[in-house]
Amino acid sequence: MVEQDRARGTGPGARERRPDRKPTMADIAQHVGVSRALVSIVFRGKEGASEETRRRIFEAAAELGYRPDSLARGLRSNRTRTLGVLFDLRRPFEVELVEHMYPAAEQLGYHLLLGAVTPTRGQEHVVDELLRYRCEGLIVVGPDLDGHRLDAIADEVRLVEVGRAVTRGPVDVVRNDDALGTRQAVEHLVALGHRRITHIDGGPNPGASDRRAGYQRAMTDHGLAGEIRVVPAGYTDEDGAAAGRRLLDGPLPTAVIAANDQAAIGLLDVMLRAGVRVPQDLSVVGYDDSRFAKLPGIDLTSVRQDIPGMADFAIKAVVERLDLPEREPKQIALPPQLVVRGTTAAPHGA
Amino acid sequence: MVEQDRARGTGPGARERRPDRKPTMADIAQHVGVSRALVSIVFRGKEGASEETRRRIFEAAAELGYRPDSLARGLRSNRTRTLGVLFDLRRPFEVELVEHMYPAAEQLGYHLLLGAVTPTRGQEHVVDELLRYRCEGLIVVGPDLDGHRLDAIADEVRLVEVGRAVTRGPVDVVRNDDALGTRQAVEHLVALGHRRITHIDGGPNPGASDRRAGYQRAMTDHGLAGEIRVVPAGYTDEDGAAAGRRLLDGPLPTAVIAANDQAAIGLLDVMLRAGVRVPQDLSVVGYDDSRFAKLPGIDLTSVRQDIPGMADFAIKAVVERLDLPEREPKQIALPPQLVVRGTTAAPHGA
DNA sequence: TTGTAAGCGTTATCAC
DNA sequence: GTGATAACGCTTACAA
Repeated sequence: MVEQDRARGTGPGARERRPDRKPTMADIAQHVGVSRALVSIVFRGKEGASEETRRRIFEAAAELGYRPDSLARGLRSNRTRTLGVLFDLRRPFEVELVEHMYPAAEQLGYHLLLGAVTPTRGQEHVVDELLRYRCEGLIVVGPDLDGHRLDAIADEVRLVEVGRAVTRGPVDVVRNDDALGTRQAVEHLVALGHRRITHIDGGPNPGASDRRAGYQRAMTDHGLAGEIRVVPAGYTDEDGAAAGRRLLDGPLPTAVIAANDQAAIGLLDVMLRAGVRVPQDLSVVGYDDSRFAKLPGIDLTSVRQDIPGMADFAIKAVVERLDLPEREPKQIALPPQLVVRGTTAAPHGA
Repeated sequence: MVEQDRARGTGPGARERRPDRKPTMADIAQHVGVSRALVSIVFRGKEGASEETRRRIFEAAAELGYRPDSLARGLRSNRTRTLGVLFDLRRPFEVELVEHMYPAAEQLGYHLLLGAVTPTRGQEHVVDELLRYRCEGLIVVGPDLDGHRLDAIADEVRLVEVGRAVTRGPVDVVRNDDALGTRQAVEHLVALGHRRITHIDGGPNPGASDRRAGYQRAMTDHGLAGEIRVVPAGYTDEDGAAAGRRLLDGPLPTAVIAANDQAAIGLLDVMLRAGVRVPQDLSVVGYDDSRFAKLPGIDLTSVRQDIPGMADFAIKAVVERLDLPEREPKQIALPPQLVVRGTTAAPHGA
């Protein structure tokens, strides 16, 4: 027997007890009395092993507590079947997106390797980490790197951007149709009878300019170009509160559309403290349909992004480009959906 | 030159363009004209290479776009310096905990491998995945597996449990001192002059029984055993709202301590709708100091767990046990801190 | 200071 | 159906 390689002593001292070493395929092979190659075949589910052998190998594996080694496997096969996902742990939206990527990846036979951006780990650092683990594709949620850097990365690995496009290279992009969301909000309010609808702007934040543009175009389309009013703000409570205070200085609109939920909540608070009743005196719409929007006592009408759809698209896009190397990259903007809750109603005079 | 191994053709056809293959140490070695071993030494920062050689190797690495291969490294050295972290992506508390683990791990020279539990991936599945990547230690946040299973895992890898202890094996455990948190809440309220303090119970949820016990003991210690009142509820908005409605059936206490923020918020909503003013008529304390508690318009007094402290302890514990194999496992309960906000004040009669 | 050679646990390519 | 053998990219004695 030439290939006895790492066979351990089976002399009188070696009883039935568990070995102190992690069992390998060689151990199973030895235990069953076949070659390692055959064990490998069985574990990969390839054909080329008899039913009887399969059974005995699985049996031995269970008995020895064997677990395949992803490192060795990836190294040798040059195929990790792993997708890296770069996202920001502090953003609930991105976390939820990641959650939805799992079933999609699993179904296509890929693993997810999470690369969390945190205050101590920038995107560049995380990309490097992911690439060292040989992930075959990279999904970057909320890319923050400059376009050139990302183009260089796209050169090394299949890339998908989620949220916004910062590159012109061969990269798939999936994002929310931000403009459509604010349009839906405008249309909902117009249908309720509102005309004086103000937008609380998101400033330089991701998606904010499209949300503003969607508002402006929808207002124009409904003959309300003269009613367009944009109050500069941002994505935080405090931004929304400040915008609310500005609004209180003049005659109130009958409805506001905030660039996101946080700002809407800050604004809501200022309004309620000032004695403005919502939705009787003022209708308020948020954006993101975050957990805050669903809270009793807030119950905010809000625009929900299609998170499962985006997750699904991102995974499928990268896997497709892995399987069909010459497939052209796609770009897509998924439609959001307005979730109507308690902060919107017909205006007073209607 | 015996060791020219995978040297690629450098003939007339091979211009300066980037190779289509990922560069390896062999490429750098060849480029510089040294052995692979030397390149390895340099990349690991070990001494035994001249300054000049170091410089030239780093230069070549940068030029070729080299990136060390974590798979090969881990496989060969049998040392991945990787810690697996099992946590639930849906629980903001756990996500925040993970975020704080990064700096601690990085400082000790370890990487984190995230194992996210989601509705489609149970704890067992995630543990298996993590172990296949050869992580050397495993941090299980909110263990849900039964004790025997976890004991078996502790047999394969250094284990730390965060949140609760489900095993008796050689395992470190770090958790919040849940009872101390409710005690702090009781003492805060008593200092404000409250006596009729009711606890909104967390039911069978993690930490809930300790929170209840802390409340009961603190009440007793302040001579308020006769005022102890526990309303069964849970950890959701709806649980809190239901408890609030029950409370409204009888004479109101002057203060309530909810088992968590969600329940507190559900209760708050019911109270405000019923015309009960907070904090004038009723003081409310939550638990977790979640993002909800900080929202303007909620501004909830709440008990904050020491998340950075727990993260730090978990990482240090597992690394210590990796470095000092015979170190005894530790168990610790970290003290939380009461964060006083707008929902607590002196009772009416005070 | 530097090079040689032997693996780590797996898969791929041949043979038989 | 099955087995031997050579890699994958790296680390680690040990030799020079």
